[in-house]
Amino acid sequence: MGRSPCCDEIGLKKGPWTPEEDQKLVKYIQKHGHGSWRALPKLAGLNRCGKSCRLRWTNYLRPDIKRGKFTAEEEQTILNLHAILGNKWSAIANHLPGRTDNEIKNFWNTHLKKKLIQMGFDPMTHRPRTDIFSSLPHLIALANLKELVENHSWEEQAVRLQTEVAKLHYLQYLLQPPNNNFSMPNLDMDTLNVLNSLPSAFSTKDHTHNPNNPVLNSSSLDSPNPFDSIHDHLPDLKSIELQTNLISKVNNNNENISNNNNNDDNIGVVTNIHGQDQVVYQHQPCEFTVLTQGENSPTSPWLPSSPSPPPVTATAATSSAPLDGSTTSTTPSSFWADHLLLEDSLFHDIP
DNA sequence: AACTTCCGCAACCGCAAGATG
DNA sequence: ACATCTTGCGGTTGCGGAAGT
Repeated sequence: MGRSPCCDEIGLKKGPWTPEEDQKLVKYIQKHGHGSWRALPKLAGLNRCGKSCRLRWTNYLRPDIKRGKFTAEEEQTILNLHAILGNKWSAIANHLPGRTDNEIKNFWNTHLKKKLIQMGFDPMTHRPRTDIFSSLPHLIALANLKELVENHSWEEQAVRLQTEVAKLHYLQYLLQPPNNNFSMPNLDMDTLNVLNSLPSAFSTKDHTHNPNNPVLNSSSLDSPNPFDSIHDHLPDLKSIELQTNLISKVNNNNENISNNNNNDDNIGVVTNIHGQDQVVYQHQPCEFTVLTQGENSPTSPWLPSSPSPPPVTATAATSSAPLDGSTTSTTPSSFWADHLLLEDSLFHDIP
């Protein structure tokens, strides 16, 4: 299992190949086959090591190599296979005729990986990223930071960035896998206050027209979403805008909600988690209600989900929190569930 | 137009495992 | 069984062109 000494030889050329060298290599292999790579350079009249010749041939000169941009189908294949195989580039290359492992690896590192990160997915696990800071690129994209930096003071920028962080906390909550026992991330008072007081990406009022309050919608994510087939259990973020429309209708048809929500900033999200529709409302500071439909019928009432999510806990982290370090918690209210009844027509109105 | 920064890609490096004597 | 050679693979580097300032 020793290492090949060929690359250690002194005086052998390195770096980019010239057309003349390529020609020599191709001519030799076409006539004799490559045989022993170690012996090849001398026989072919090349001042290269065998390894360099092998790489040049397998990654570039081989006649069956397909060059040019990756097609959408190839991209999809790479994503699907990578989700299963990981960084097994040669194994992935076996499924893409004419593509080399090196080419696929480069394509992954320069395009697909970044794309996944931008979409808020962990490029290794292909799942939504769970650590808040690793999701910042996505947040920044959402927040249209360029506009923010150009047109707002640093204080405003800080507040808005914090808002997006709060939103992400909330998104994390929605995106949790099934075995996670509905745990809500601990939010400090600042985060909660921001979440409670500022317009949300899911706000029913400003999701369409306010350019300063960007919305997570289908255009935020690249379409088509390549993970639909792999992560069917995740909420369908692509239709979040459509879902927001539904929330808006729910609000309009349930006076209790709008009347009790003075600032019109209640967060309402319809998600489909594990095949079950859920409506999540933030209707009071530090209070969320997760409603699920009692039966699989559009007309059945929406009730607090069972088991209910734990109370949202606010840690005493700022001056607005109790000074004794205690935590405050509230339980999801069933009040809204009692008054929230989705009508069949609501569903039919959705485009 | 000149300079800097960013990005994509070809090529290199080094490890691991199979093949061979 | 062991040492050496060969090949395959994945990670990383650095060059050159494109884009931005």
